[in-house]
Amino acid sequence: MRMGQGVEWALHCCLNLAWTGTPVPASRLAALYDLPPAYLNKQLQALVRAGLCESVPGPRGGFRLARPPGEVSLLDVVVALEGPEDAFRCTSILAAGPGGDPGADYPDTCAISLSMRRAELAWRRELAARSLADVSDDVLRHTPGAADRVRDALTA
Amino acid sequence: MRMGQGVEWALHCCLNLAWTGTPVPASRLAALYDLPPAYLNKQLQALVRAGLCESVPGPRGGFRLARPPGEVSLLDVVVALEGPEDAFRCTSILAAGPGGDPGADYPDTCAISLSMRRAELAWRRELAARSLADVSDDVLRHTPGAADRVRDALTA
DNA sequence: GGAGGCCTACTCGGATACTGATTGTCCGAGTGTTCGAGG
DNA sequence: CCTCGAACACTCGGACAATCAGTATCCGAGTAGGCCTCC
Repeated sequence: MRMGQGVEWALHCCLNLAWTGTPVPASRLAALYDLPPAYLNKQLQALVRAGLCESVPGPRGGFRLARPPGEVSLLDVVVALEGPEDAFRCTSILAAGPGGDPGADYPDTCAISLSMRRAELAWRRELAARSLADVSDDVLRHTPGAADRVRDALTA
Repeated sequence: MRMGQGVEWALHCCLNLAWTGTPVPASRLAALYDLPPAYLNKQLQALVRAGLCESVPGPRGGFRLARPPGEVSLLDVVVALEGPEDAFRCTSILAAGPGGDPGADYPDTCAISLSMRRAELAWRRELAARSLADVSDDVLRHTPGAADRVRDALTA
């Protein structure tokens, strides 16, 4: 069960965009961390499709946050890149077993499926409760100059 | 972020093994749900390597639970098949950024990594708190005859 | 000197290859059972 | 009738393909800014 690499990139990029405010091209964000520019661009496109970012074409263009950092949760970013479906997939194999009912809604009744979903719900709840602003606060408490350094590097 | 199909199979099989007690060959478990026998066998081998199941070769052989159902958590099964590492992988991309320290332990200090790990911890906690015996109780409360039906189908 | 238009450079966006993990299959090693022969 | 032994059938176990999601790259569409020309 591996999460895509793009999630890490997108989270850092979103935090940086929250610090700059102005549009930043994907190529510049990629240069910050030595990432493949075109592939990072692809990930950011997913954020645009999810409504988290806005893209500006042409010179002086790039990506910027579509909402205030306090209104963007970590879950929003994860869902934008990994999709809304659960990691655990109930394929209703019980339907083929003894006493199985082909018409039953096993994802919503099977005890195993419900237990797995409850666990994922706890995971989602934690991610939804943490916004970019919260993370920014944590970072700046530990490294006050981080935002300025990133702003300088991205807007130079 | 997809979890392997084998997790669902293994969870159902473990529950069934808890109900039978005696060794059951993989081919018979596979026949219950119309699963590919050899592939299911492969998944069960992982459970053996993790110490959750014991395998008995030869006729009358098969797999059986190595511990009482109350001592096997859903997390044990998931970890046995998906591995112990987190879904979110911190690759320390901050080390290449402005003010980055190549010697720093970013997985343990980066605010983003910590937030993601906290969420996964909540997920693990839920899974660890739920044993096969708990799930069995839920199933039998809803469908009292399930264990008997499975026992009959597997030991026939 | 100012205004208008063209040209360039830069951006995103989607279509297109490549890689590794997941899924699926096969055959060999080992073991308990069973059947038969011999005492 | 009991004991011993060999052949057999059945099991797991790991080695070997196929398929698919994730990874990475490239080129085209569109736009803002800059520059040159003309008035």
